[in-house]
Amino acid sequence: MEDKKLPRREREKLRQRQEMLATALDLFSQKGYHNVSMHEVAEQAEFAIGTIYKFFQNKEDLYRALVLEQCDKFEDALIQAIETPDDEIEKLRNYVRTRSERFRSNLPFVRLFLAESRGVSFNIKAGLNEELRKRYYNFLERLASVFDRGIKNKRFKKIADPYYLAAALDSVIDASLLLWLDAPERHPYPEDPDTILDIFFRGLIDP
Amino acid sequence: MEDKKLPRREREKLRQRQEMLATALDLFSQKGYHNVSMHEVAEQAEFAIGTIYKFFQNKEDLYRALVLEQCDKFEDALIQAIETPDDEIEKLRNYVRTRSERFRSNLPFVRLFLAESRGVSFNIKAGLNEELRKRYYNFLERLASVFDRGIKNKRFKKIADPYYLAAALDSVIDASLLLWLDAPERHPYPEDPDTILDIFFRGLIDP
Amino acid sequence: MEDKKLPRREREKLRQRQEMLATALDLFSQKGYHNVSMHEVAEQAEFAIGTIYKFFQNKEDLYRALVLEQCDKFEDALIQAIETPDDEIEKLRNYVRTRSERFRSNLPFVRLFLAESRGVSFNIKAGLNEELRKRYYNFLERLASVFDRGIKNKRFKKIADPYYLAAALDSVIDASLLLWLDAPERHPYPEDPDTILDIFFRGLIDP
Amino acid sequence: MEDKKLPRREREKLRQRQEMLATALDLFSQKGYHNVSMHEVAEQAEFAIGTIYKFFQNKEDLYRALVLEQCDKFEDALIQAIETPDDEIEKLRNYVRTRSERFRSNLPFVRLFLAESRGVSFNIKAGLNEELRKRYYNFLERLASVFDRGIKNKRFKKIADPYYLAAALDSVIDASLLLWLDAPERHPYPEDPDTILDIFFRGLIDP
DNA sequence: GATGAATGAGGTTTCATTCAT
DNA sequence: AATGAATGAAACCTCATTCAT
Repeated sequence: MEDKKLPRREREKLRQRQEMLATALDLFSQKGYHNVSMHEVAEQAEFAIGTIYKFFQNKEDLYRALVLEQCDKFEDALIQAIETPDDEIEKLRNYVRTRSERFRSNLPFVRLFLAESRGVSFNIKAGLNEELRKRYYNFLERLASVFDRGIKNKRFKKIADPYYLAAALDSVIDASLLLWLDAPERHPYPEDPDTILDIFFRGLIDP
Repeated sequence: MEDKKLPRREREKLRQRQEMLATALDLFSQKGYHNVSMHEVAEQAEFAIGTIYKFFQNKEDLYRALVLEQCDKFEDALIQAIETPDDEIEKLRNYVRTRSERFRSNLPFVRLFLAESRGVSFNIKAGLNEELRKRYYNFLERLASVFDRGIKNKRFKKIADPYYLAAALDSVIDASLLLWLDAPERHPYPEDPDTILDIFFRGLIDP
Repeated sequence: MEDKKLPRREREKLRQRQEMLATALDLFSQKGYHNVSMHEVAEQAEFAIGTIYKFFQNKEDLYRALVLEQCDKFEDALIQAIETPDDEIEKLRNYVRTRSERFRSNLPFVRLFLAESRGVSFNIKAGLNEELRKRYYNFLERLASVFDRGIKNKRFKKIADPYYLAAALDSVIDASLLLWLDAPERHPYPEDPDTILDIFFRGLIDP
Repeated sequence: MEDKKLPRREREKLRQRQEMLATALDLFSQKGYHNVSMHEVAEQAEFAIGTIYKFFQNKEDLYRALVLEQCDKFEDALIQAIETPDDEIEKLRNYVRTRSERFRSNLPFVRLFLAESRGVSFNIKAGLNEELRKRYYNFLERLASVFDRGIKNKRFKKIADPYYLAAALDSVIDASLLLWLDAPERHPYPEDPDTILDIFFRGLIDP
């Protein structure tokens, strides 16, 4: 929509950039950053190698742009999910649903992100790792505040530090998604996403 | 103990191998697999580069051996923890304690493992990723059986599929450890490791 | 003056060409031919890269045009200096003065020229080197003829081959200028340019 | 001679290094630094490209080593020439002879050196230019002191600043050598090197 | 006629691996 | 058995040049 307003040239450039990023995401998430050469990205994206370097200063810059852009989208969606006008229980339901959806529809990125944020960063110079963790922790604070308000509302029992609860919720969602990811038949994704919350609510909510 | 029975030559070789693996773990976990050269490993381990290739076919093989060996130790400790003659609740307490301890005393390996098992494998050819996941899922089955027996014993309520509960427990332990790992002052590790179980037990155990 | 007679279009083109050459001289003499990219020239000259290629076939051609043009101006001035109606002594005085002036007011070009004419030519294909040396030797003949006539006039003693004297005079002028160029305070340029000639005249002219 | 005392390995390494430097000198002086690729050097020297990088950190380092090594030899010879126990006139004769000899037997290096020391340095980062000029000026001081002592001895008349005389002598020697270099038949090198001094001595020495 | 996006050959450098000693 | 010098494939990146607009 906004794109329509841009001059044709600009729109074209944006489209090319997206194509490069998409190809890079595809390759990086399949084979790992270090097992993908810039020539490979160029070829698969059907650009000349030099053209890629017009858009991104170097390989790291391409990677960085790719990760940050995906993070933005992911984060935006999650924030929107917990900033509904609903009550805290509904917010968490929303959150679980959104996180699951995003996870499942962006698997390539999820793999990339997990490697970067959890494991040994292979991208030391850029400090990308640091930045991602910082962003994640900032987000956790927001999620924690949902628990916090829920506790103050008496909707939840204070069974643990809200920040810790937020981290635990995330980890449980992701664990269940990873199970499904690795063996969809064996660990079918719960039809009703709310079941993930049960384990929490059992403890959180008074019967 | 067994080493003593080996001829001196063999013992010496084993010691050398351990030294190489320890150095490799050190370097790989600090800088990432691709940012460490075989020369670096050789130099830090104080062997000639050729000597390393006598012990390991190639870089990937070194990495593989290193990861598998650490996994063995990790796994052994965890299995031992849940194969005590205690009741199910105590077994889980033991498990949380052991996993936390191991995690904290083997940080280098943990980072490496998370990258490999969760994220984009950077070691595609070797299929290490596959193997690790398989091993992990096998282990999860054992942990799940503890929940299963607890449920059958009526010690736990069946709030979810035991396998799923096992995965969730692991993820919650690790999440809490990662919080602590990134910011020890801000997220001090719970003095009483059992508090991690609370969230589970609140739901699991009848009041 | 002649420019005025050209159609506006032509005049404009000439002006653009001059601007490109001036920018190129500036950059090449500062950073060296190979450390300046055509894009850099284009940007600094405020033309599109394609426009430069309308005026010069390729980078080498640009360089060539630049050097030859500067040489023309330099050479013209020097020839004029020795083609005055004065006697031979005055001609040489004139020559020293002119060469020094030109040298000092065209430092960028001088550096470029010295590199090209004396040292390893970095511009082999174009044969620019050859051409410059040829031109220089032709010029030396003219200068030599001044010495020659002076000797025949008995104004100078024949202390050496005139051609050789010409080369020696040039080299002494340039050496003194290079000293000044590298450390103006330490080797101030002789207030009276004639002092450079003294060493020659002491030998050349009968007391 | 000294080499014989080195362990065989060391001698071999030194020989290889010399071979690389000789090849590089050959190529650089023929085609210019920027027109020679490291692969070219490797191939011509009959080493693998990696082997060259074992000896020299990078292309610039190779170039730098090459220039500095040649300079050392050149400088040593020149210093020896003027540190004979002879009188000042003989010292200068010696100097002219030595400089000419060295020049003629090291043409490749001379071209390289002139480009670097006189022209636009193409090696900006390394500051090689600066270093070479500094060395040259230091040497000029030594040569100047010969003139200085000669003047104090009354062997020479003080027709100019000794430092300036030193620079002038060098430039005249080199100019005559460059003439010969470009057209040996046309400008045969003076059979008696002393003739180069004549122009100086005529002015310097009382008849 | 001017533009500058796109191209891709070719440069420098690294590093896993081999093999003669 | 241990060594480490030598190898060369392959990575990243630049930049002269073209050509569709």
